[in-house]
Formats: sequence, structure tokens, C-alpha cells
Amino acid sequence: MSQIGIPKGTRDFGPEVMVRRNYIFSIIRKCFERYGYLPLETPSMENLSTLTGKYGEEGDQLIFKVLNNGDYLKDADDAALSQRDARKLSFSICDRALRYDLTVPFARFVVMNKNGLVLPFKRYQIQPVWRADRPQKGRYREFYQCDADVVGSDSLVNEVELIQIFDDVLTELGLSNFSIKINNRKLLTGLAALIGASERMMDMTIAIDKLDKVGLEGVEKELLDKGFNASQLEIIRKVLSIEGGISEKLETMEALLSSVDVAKKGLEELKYIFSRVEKVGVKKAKVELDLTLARGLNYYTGAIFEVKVNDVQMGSICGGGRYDDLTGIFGWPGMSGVGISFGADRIYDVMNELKLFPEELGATTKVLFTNFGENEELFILPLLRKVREAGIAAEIYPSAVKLGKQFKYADDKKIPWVATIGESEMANNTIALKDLKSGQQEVLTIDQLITKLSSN
RNA sequence: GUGGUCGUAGCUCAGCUGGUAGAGCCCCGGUUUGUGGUUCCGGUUGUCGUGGGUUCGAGCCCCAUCGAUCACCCCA
Repeated sequence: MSQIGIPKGTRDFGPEVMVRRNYIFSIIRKCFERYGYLPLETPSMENLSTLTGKYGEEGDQLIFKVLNNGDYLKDADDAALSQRDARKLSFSICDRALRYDLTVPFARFVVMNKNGLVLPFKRYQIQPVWRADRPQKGRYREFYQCDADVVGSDSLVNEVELIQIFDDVLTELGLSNFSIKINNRKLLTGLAALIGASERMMDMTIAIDKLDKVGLEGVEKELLDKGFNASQLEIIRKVLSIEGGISEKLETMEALLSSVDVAKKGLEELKYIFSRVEKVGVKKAKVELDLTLARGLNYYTGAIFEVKVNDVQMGSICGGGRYDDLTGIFGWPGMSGVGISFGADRIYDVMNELKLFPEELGATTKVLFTNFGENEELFILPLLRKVREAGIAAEIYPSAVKLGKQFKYADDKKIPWVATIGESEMANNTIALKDLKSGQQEVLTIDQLITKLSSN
């Protein structure tokens, strides 16, 4: 047994997987560009201080830290070292960390470049992120996020368009049974205020976020454990029991929460978003108002989104929301932003499970020229150049092995055409072109071959 | 961080109540040497994850360890 391997939660992507991944990425990228977003890349590493405190306590612990170079113990925290307090110690021996998401590095970029940006600034970013989580189904330690964010605009038109992007991309990828769940953090803030537990809003939201998993009773139990009292539970239960369509839910919430200004604002925002989405229409998405949606990331303040595929056992494949003051932490307050993120790896897993990848993605090389020897090689090389210049992916088998082996290579690599040139073809200036799928073979000139393969 | 399941040829796995390892696929060669995928014949492959223990004897039982996987927490 060999001992080589790769770190837990990471993966190699072989050619056939990469072809499919690129298919996903290209559809997402094209859609982002159709909506006016521009590309951005940031470094894999950020300063540790840039990342800490943005993802909640739980999130901070999942940040991969990078050990300093050189004599990194020189500045180590002596107290932490002697107490073997690894967490505390890490801050004195790690100045950098791998990025945990794309939104925070984006906010950092915006602040650093505030003088040169055209506002509102719309960017997209497709890069890997790292989380020191324990891997399981659909959860990796290195995975790709595909983000689109806009900062410098309060307009809810952005929210509406981002919902359209979810719908456009996932529909184009062939998904049909998925739900875009929408909520607004302001409602949760308002609810917490109403029951007099503003400072414990996170505890509350984390508990009610589990409604579909543990049921109403489970949620109430968790809330009780966390010290909420009966009258508080009463109100929360009312909210969680709200049923019906989007407008009914909104009306009921209004009746419950209209005394709280924040909540009122949140309800107005939601109404606006839903009415516009309805007006513009969706392709395949089911747009839902999910009052239990909370989302763990600390920085969200307004609308929040999550996308789930309904017929596959898998966590959410996309997320997003509005954050009013993410740039404020880096010294530029008042810049509201909103963004979404596609989890490419989960989308890949879902599409794989549902067999949604098109068949023909595998074929890259279109035609293989067989190799009989040096004379033929000399004859073929110029032809090959001509074929490639016509935009046709072509290759020559690099050595003159048995013909059967060369055909098998084409077959294994799913190359659809094989061009054979031997003595008689050279004499007549022709090519024997075989269609591996049908088994048919015909004799063509080079120009006929190019015409044929260009139109296929 | 907590818990469950599983580690046998390159891959997927079998191996009965403990008696010194198998199948299919893949790969390689052949089927008279310019035609793959289909048929037929032949061949290679393993310190049974690692370390220890029980036993006359362990792939199988016990302990430890590492790895994979699933669930919880949280999240894409």
C-alpha cells in the first residue's frame, strides 16, 4: 500500500470531471456577465485579522490558519504557549489565513480601492475557499464558490436580479425541482425585539432554523434549553405556525410584528421583492418565503437567500443576502452590499446524481490521425496543422504502434473520428476517415475532411 | 468538537461457526501481422490499512492507531 495521498476533504479533479466542472463554471460565468458583473480575483491568503470576527464564533474556528515562516516562535505568546492554549497561541504565530468565503475578501478589496471604483460596483468571483470542517456528503475542506455581489446600492432591484440569476443558471444547468427560499433578517431582529431578547437573536434564529429538521416540538425544546420562557415561546410558535401562500404569510406577520419598526421595514422589503419577482417571472424555480431561514453568517442584515434542490439529499447549493455594513469594519461605513453564491461542488454532486450532464461533454479531440511510420508522419504533420487552423481539435498518435492499439486509444478517449493515411492514401492524396460510432469509412481529400468535421 | 459504519488485487466486491487468499472489470499478449467498441484463448497483480494481543493456527476474535464514509453541530 502506498502512503501518498491528499489532505482530508480535498480532491483531485481528473479530465472527465474537469470537463463537467468547467461546464458549470462557464454557465455561471456567462450569466453573471449577462447581468453586468465583472470578474475579480483575490489571493488565497488574507491577513488573519481581515477574516476573524466576520463569520460568528463557530465560523472563526473553521478558518485555516497559515503558520508564519522563519523563526515563528520568536514572537509567540508565552502565556498561551505554556498553557498549551492552541487557539490563543495561533494568533501570535499565524499572521495569515486561507480565505473562508469570497464576500469578506471582496469587501476588503472594495475598501482598499474605494477611490477607483465605479459605483455601484458589481463583481463576480469564482475561486476556491477553505474551511476546516469535518468532511461529509457535500461538504469539503476545499471547495469553489461562485459569487456575484454589488456594493454601493441600496436598491432592491439588485435582490430581484440576483434571484433571477439563481433561476437562470440552475434552469440552464437542467435542474427543475429547486426552491429559492427567501427571508429577511429584519424580521428575525424584530421578532427578537418583540419578545425582549434582542441580544439573544442568534440563539433564537439557530433554533428556529432547524424547524424542518426537528419539528416544532424540537425547536421549542431547544429554546427552552436555552432559557427562553413560555410567553416568548408562545409568540415564536405563532410565527412558526404561519401557513399559506406568500401574501398570506406576509399579512399574518404584519399583524404580529407591526409594532416593531425593524420588522415593518423588513416586511416592506420582502413585499417589494416578491412583487417584482412575480412581475418578471421565473423559469423553473419555486420562489418561497421561508420565515425560518436564518443563515449563520454574521454579516447579513437584510434579505437572505438559500437554494435547495428538492429531490436530492443535500444541503443548500446556493446562499446569499444583504449586508449593510461589511465595509464599515474595514473603515468605509454606509456601503450597503448584497450578493449570492453558488456552491459549484454541491451543484456538481447534485447534477451527477440526477444525471444532468450532457453526453457530448466528454469529447475534446475530434479526430485522431493514425501513425504508420516516419514517411506518413511527414505527410500528416502539415495536414494536421491545416485541420487545427480550421478550428478542429486534432491529434496524431505519437508512435507507429499496431493500428488496433491506435483505434483503441481513440475509442477509450471517445474521439469520434479516425483518419488513416498509409501508402495508398499518400499516393492518391486522400484520407480514409472512419466514423467510430457508425463504423462507416469513407475516402476524402483534406478539404473535404475539414468541411465535414467543421459542420459536425 | 460528538457519535455510527467500513478498510481484502489498479477498480467493484466475495471469503460460511478462526485452518497459511478468490470472482468480475481493467491491463497485457494471442486469435496469421492497415481498423476500435462485441466473441474466443492465455497471462500479470496482494506483508487482507498499520501496530500489538488471544490461539497450535487470524482476513475473520480483542485492543490501539491511521484512513474513508455518514449523521449531529455548523455550513456551499
